Amino acid sequence: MARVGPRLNQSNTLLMISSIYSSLTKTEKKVADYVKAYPEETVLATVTDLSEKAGVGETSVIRFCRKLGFRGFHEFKLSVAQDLVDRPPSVIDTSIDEQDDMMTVARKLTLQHEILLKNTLDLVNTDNLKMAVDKLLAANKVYVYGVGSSGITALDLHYQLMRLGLNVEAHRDSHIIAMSASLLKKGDLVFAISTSGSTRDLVDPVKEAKKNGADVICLTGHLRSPIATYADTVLLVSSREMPTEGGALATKFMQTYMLNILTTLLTMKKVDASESLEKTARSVVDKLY
Amino acid sequence: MARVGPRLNQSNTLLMISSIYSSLTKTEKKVADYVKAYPEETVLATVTDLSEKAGVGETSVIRFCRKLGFRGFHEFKLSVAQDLVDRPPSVIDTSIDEQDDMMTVARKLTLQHEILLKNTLDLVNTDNLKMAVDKLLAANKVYVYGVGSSGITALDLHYQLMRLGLNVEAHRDSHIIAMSASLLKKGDLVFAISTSGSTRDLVDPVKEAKKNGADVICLTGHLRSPIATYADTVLLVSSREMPTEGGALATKFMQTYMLNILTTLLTMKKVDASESLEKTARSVVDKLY
DNA sequence: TATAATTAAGGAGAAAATATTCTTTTTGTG
DNA sequence: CACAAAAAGAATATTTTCTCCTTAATTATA
Repeated sequence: MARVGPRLNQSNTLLMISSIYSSLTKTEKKVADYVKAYPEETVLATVTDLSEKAGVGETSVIRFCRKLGFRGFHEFKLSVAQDLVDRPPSVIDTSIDEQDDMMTVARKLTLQHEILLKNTLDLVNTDNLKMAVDKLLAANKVYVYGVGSSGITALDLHYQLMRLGLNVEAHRDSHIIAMSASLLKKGDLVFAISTSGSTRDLVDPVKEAKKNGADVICLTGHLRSPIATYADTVLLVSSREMPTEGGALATKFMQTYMLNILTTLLTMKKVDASESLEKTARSVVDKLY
Repeated sequence: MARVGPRLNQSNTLLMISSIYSSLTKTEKKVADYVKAYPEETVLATVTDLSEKAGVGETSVIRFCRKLGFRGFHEFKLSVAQDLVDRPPSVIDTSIDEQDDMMTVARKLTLQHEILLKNTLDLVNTDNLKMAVDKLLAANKVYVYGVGSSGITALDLHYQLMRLGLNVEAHRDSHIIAMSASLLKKGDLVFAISTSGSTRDLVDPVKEAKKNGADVICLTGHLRSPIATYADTVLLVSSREMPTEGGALATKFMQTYMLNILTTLLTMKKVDASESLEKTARSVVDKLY
């Protein structure tokens, strides 16, 4: 599995905990809960302290740290300590009320969206992003896969990459994805999009793709999901949902944002990008009034 | 002994070392020199490591930490780790440079996105938003139309509305859109998405739809475009592009944001919305690993 | 439903790291 | 040069982390 774990002094550990939360065991979740609730105390605690506070065995604490990608408890604590340096202002009230008028709702939503942007920025891992850009530019052909809501995002990415002049196709039908993956060969690149990271219709083809020698990038909200395990490069978006049920809403938004970053970097790196953009733009001009 | 030393997460340890440097003994200065020269290594070192690197005894390292006011080596390391966090330079300049490294690009893009959010919020017209919500809830059936990039947005909207239990279909093939529009009748609602607002493949069907008695909402970036002229309700997103050519990128992002606002309002207003959301969510659960 | 297989969790003790005590060395002073 | 005082380090004690292994729980399979 690609190393997506934290480097010291880079990504936001507390957020990372959220992103792998669902893949934690019951006991590990207890540890996660304590750490998220009392990060300051955590930094000064010993393994034994923390295990007592969280009501679990010491070993489980260590396992928890390892799962986050740290070598041990010590590195974990250092990283949490770094998180505590100018912490984001504890959110004002962005929770939406039944009685809020439309303008208030719109304002609160805007604030929630802003927070989402910041959170995802914290999760951006430069190494992985760079790897993704390089792979996209180097690939013979890019295959974008996604189903459901992520399938629509796949179309978006297809559209963007095509505009840049890359050789790309996108699929969102699970059967066709399976077939497509079975035909892949070395030099091909799969870009798999799955919020949960656990969608069978995507995980199986990704395995198949790997077996056939293709490279795999995945865009997901869960670091320790099956799909992230098989992928060579993982792009992570904040999976912390918006207060108002809006898991799906937030996800789409974050995916779009992440793809924008990716596309911008590609445009900067690709030599004839602007030429392609111009050509594709011109091609639809006479469809306008 | 009264504790006078630094608390974690407060002062700058490296600077403090300099400030007490003159009061250190010869051996302690060796430690100080090493720490100042290699803070990254220091953070990951053990007492023994550091004592060897600095060429002093272990005890001297401990004494050094105490002199700085820490309770021990451990606290000292935590504090140095916090010093190493590079506070993100608050970017004022959001224009992206060729030479910017990836993290800088990501930060600048985030800022640009934030500005976009604010701009669109300014454009939100409560009356139109309310009208759109009411019409969507009242319509017999909703027809979402869009081509090109906006066609993908149409799929997104379709997905969202379906989740809420509305009677909705989406089309992004210009012929099918034309045919669909020719069959509309009173009680039907067209939701036309077109960034430019001038796309023939959309403008003509919208005219046709109006003629057939259907209601029309449009989502566009241009208030004074043909499509906005024919529509009953106009939802406007900021069409001011991002500095870096990214018209298309910004547009998609803003559309997503606007649809999120719309969907949230719909969820609040529709009586059985949460029930529908639950049902649709459950329907895909067994597709997961 | 029983049984096997796998995964999760914790305890005991080994290994490693930190801290203390005490001895040795160095430095300064009359 | 002797002595005191401070500085530095070695040896050792203590604390903390981590590994290994056992037991419990869960899941899969017959």
